[in-house]
Amino acid sequence: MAKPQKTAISPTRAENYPDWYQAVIRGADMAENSPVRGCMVIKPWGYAIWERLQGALDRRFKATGHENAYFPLLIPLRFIEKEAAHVEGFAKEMAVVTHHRLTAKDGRLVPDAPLEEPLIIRPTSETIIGEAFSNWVRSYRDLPLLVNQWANVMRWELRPRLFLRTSEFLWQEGHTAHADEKDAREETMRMLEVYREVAEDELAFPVICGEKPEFERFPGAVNTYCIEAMMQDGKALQAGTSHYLGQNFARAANIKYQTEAGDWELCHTTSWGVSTRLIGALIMTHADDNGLKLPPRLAPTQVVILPILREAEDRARVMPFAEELCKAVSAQIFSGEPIRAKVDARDYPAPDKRWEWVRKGVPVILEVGPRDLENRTAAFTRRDRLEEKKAILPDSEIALRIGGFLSDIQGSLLHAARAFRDRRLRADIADLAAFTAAFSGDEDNSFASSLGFVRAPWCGEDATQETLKALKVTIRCLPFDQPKSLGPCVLTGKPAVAEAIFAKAY
RNA sequence: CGGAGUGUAGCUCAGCCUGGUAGAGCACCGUCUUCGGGAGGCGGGGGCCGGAGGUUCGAAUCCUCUCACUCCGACCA
Repeated sequence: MAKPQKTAISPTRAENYPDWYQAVIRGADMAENSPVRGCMVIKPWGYAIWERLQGALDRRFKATGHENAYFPLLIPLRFIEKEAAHVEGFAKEMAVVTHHRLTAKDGRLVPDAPLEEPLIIRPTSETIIGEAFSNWVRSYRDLPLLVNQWANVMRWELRPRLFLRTSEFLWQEGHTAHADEKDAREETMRMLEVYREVAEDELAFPVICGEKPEFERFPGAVNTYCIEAMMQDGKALQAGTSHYLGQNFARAANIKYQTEAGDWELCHTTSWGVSTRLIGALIMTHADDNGLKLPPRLAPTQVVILPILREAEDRARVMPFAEELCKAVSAQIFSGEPIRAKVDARDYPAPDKRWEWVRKGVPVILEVGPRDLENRTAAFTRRDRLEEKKAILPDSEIALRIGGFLSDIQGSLLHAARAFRDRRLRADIADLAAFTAAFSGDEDNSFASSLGFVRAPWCGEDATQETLKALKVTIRCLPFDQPKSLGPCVLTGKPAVAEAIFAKAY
């Protein structure tokens, strides 16, 4: 006889955080590993979440004047060679296509017909989009050029983890060209703000906006800005980046425009992206020992109605009521859209189905059984308050209040994530000894520790990288909101140039 | 590419030391009792024991080679 588990996910976060993360993905049926190492199969539930995220982002891209386009997966090798820093940054993780035919040899298929010039599978598309832009831009009247693409990219990762770091991943990459620096810089910040908004309003987790120090920049960028989130084990996760590329890529790809005066000028370009990694962030922010917890705005299904069928004849009586309740809930509006509700009529035991939806993170579960028919009631459960006793509510009240409940869950998740982040953000570390102590906790079990972000002044010197490396700590960003006066550098005691967010990171 | 380890049922693994012809739990299928906090009984299907070679009357087990994967390190959305 199987012992009933206390939690739906095993191991728990406290027992083994990395294994817990994998178990949540398996338990929610979101994704699995593929035969190709580093690549993942995104299953319908995981992909539905990605589609919701895509929608939230795409709406905002369109609202800020961008258009979608699609550029090729394969890029000529020489393109990537054009920008020196870019080459250096990506060369080590490139998938290269060298042949265009297979031929049978000794009973096996072997590559045949080498390409004259090898092709790389895009790790990002700056170079090939730059090439296109150089043809598209002629006059100052063509600018700004605002393009986004939804695509897959490939970076040959040696240590993959589902959603967080896979060799192939899905993302969007925005690419824009502008007449002058000011316009391009405004674009860079505008899109970072879009990311902040999506993180907080849709994904329901707070982020710190700031700039990356020079050695953490995107290869080839003049400035890299980011949103940084804190996971439940106190580690940082870069959730989105926006780059001001200056004229570096314009120079490499020859993106020039003619000014009103008739002179030729190089464009200023930007690029910005977020990926399926956000789903990893979503998991590690909100999920608990019973599985995923979805913010209602992002949930593919917001309300599941579970018929409880004890006797054979219950079906005929309960199902119509369940359908009616579903219809009433679906007629309600939350966040500008009809509420996404469904009846789970599958022929599995109700408790099994209930726990499946718990693991999948559906915000609200309504159970309707024979006992509910007379008074037209349902048992109401909130995923974020699983420990509470189920409330028995009349169907009219559910319809009336369901939007409010979802809104409340959305708010609660953000509030809880913000409270956690703030609790683990230390601003009281003043010297190297305290700094070292703050980051010397148990590496394997940081969920249960107090590991988190340290916010402290930094001198900006390259040499501090060595100190940080030894502690496996990185500078996540220099936050935009800087104090008027700075104390000495927490690492060296020298005069500081800015306050930085220090953290261990994914 | 360094260091460690693992390949046996869909999944997690036992069996290997001390060779004797394949096991458990979960999952799956059938059936009866179940179904509102995650059920139980009975029956059933499923494995060239990663691959090749060797030792042996006999190999999942011992030996050699090989392939693959996992974890840890250097690099990263």
